[in-house]
Amino acid sequence: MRKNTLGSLIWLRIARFTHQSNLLSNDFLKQFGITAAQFDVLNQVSTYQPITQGQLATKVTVSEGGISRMLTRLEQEGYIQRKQDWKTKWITLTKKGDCKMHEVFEHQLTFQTSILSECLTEDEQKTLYKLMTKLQKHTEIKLEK
Amino acid sequence: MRKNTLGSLIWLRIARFTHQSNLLSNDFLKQFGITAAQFDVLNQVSTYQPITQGQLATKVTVSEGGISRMLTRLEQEGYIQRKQDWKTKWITLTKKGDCKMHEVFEHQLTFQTSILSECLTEDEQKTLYKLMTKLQKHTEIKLEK
DNA sequence: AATTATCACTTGACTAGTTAACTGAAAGAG
DNA sequence: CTCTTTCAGTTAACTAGTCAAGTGATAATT
Repeated sequence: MRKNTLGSLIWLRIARFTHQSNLLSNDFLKQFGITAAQFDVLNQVSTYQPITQGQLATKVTVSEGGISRMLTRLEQEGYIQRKQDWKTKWITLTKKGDCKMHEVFEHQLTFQTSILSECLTEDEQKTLYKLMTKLQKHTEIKLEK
Repeated sequence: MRKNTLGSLIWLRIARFTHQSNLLSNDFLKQFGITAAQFDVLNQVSTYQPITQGQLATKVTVSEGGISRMLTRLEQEGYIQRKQDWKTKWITLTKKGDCKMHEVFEHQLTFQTSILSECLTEDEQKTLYKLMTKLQKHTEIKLEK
């Protein structure tokens, strides 16, 4: 007991960072009236629209049920619309959703970018990106099995 | 629009990894009848007991309200007990909680460790740990303001 | 043509988290 | 010796997610 490995320490650091950076993001995005999770989904829709719910679920690594609920909220807010092609529903941004993304995107990007560059050099960021990509792709594969 | 920075890409990779690794962890821990969040809390309690709810909330970076609910669940399961010292409640593991941690700890450690070492060398892990520590401490400070 | 399978999506019951408003005993002020 | 403040913890209303069972129209089978 009580002898942590390097791996478990990394795991913990990443978990804590994610949680904390999410709080920061939500706090920052509050001025625009959306949450970090909503930004994530709207961003994917804006990039890949028209996209089905299933594809979207894969993109944001959320379950079918999860994306269904999230889209219900976003639809209620008037940011997206579902067009049913009997069997699959195609998701697109509404005018309102598109405006919102234009309003928010740059700010959110700047926000995320500055937190990283405030504490890591360009080289360190490149290294971190490489390592995290390796790690994330690995878990992605493990998850599929 | 549509021009992601290195920082935002790192952000996304980390978010996706955390979400996916949480699914893996929950799946793995299912055999022991606990969740990843519960393991996290029980692990902190086991390390720092006796500990107040407020201190525990800080350790697991969760709000006071969040820890209150979580502890209610863990108390119902009989893993922890709250001893009220009129004003603050001191949390300790019960016999059952202690046994559970002895049963699970090594396995969870091995599980986390192996995922990391399956795709990163020892040196890469050291680098990743250093970078993530820097990053996490930075957001921690930002959050306090 | 009637029946069943398929497949995208929804929904119910749950965990886990947030913020903000609310308790209730202890301590300090008058 | 009351009256108010303080402060840990609880709770209500919410977002966000999970899994598993349910829905309903089209496609495939008999």
